[in-house]
Amino acid sequence: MNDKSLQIPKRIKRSDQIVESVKRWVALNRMEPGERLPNERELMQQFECSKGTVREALKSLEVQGLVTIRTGPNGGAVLERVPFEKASELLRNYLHFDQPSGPEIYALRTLIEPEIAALATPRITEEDLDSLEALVKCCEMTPETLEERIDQRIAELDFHVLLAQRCGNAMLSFIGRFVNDMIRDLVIFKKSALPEQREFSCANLAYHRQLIDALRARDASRARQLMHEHMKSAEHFNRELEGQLHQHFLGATR
Amino acid sequence: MNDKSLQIPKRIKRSDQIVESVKRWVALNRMEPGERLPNERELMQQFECSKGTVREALKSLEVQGLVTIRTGPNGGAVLERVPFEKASELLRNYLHFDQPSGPEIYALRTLIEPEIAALATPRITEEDLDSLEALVKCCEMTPETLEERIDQRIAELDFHVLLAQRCGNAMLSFIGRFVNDMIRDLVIFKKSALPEQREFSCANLAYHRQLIDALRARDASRARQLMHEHMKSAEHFNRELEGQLHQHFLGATR
DNA sequence: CTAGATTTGTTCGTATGTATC
DNA sequence: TGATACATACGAACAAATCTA
Repeated sequence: MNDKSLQIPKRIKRSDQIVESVKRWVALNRMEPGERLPNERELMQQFECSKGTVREALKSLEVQGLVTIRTGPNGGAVLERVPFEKASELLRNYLHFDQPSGPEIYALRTLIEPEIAALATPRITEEDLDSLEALVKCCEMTPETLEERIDQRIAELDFHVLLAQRCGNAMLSFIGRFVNDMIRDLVIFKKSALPEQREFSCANLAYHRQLIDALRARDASRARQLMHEHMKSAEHFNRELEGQLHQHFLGATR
Repeated sequence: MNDKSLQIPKRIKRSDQIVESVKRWVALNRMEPGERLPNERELMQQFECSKGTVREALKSLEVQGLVTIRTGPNGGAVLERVPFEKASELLRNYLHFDQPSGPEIYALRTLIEPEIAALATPRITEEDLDSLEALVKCCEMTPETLEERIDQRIAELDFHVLLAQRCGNAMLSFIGRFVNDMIRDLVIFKKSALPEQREFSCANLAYHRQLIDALRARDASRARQLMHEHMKSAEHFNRELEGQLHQHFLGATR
């Protein structure tokens, strides 16, 4: 009962009321993804408002990623799981004026990746192990071009994303994927002219191979320990890299 | 005159294009919170579209928490930092069909709270310490009513929220606040008829007092260690509590 | 305190494109 | 192929909020 309505003496927008009503209705009826919301006409009658207002409310739900709106017969708003990409984008907006630095990202990563590895150990399937080995294979050859180097870094990150998706803890999984996304952006945008860091790649490759062994042996505590060392190593190399970049772009920081 | 070569394969909605354009424009111009976006009329001219379409785009930005829209002279859309509550709400939507369990929440909390405490140690101010002590004071008296008991649990959580706000790592801070919000909901909704757990409250009180001492002494590693023990203790009591509740509601789970 | 100016907010009517049957 | 149902988009008119003189 303790709603925002207590805080807002001012007029609450009609469409926002509808959004809240629909959300409550979905939660109360335990609606599942794929079920359809009433169409525009029914909603207009239900809430005694115009087409445009209903449309604005549906638009709001769509922006939040809660529904997708299909056109055509039997179209309309259908309930959806919020896709990761949408949630990720919205959290990025939150961080827009407070961009996390490289070291901050790596600090968080060092905290959570070991736990993700441990939780994923009993849940990983044979197919997952095959996928992980395929990703490792991508990183075996020595990269010729800058693009190949970036592709390898992304394959390394995908290794961690797959583990995050399998860890079984929705929040931990989200954070893991989000953090790896942030690092991917660092790799792609900020450091497209990044030095080779051959040592770094080799260390990662070795850790990933050992991690696969630990996963296959279902040895969670070894996976945790390996991942922790891996992250400490990555943190170290990143610090080194940022130091080098700082040398190059003295005064051009932002 | 239906020339297919003129048809653009994109089915991206006009308003979404406008949203993306505005976002790019904001990022490129390094716009700060408080600055105003062009008003509806100018945007209509800029993007050669109708008022309704512009409004839909602005609404989208508002739902994402990126702008607030005021009416009247000098009104319009002004750039905002996304408030925590908005980002939190959107992440909750993401988790709606994958509700984290109590143990999952506490597992994440155990990972991050010690680091938050350590990072906050050098950054906490005298005023913050006063606030923390005030929160501890709330938990000293023995609660008479259920409501008092809940208020004390919330004061305990606010202790952690304040630390999270001061830890200086935006992502860690967000996760800390989010996790404590989730626990607050557990306290308020699921366990309003929760048993007294006197031992739990006393343990928390003791830990919080010791934490304040460590913070005052600027002893980050002790703060980290204390918080870790605190979280392990809380995790244990929560497991005990969930066991009790499970006894009561056998078969009534969902 | 009132009146007017400015800007957003809401609604109606209409037209068009598109997906499904 | 055509009919239908729905979203998308436009424009005009009016309502409401808010600032300023």
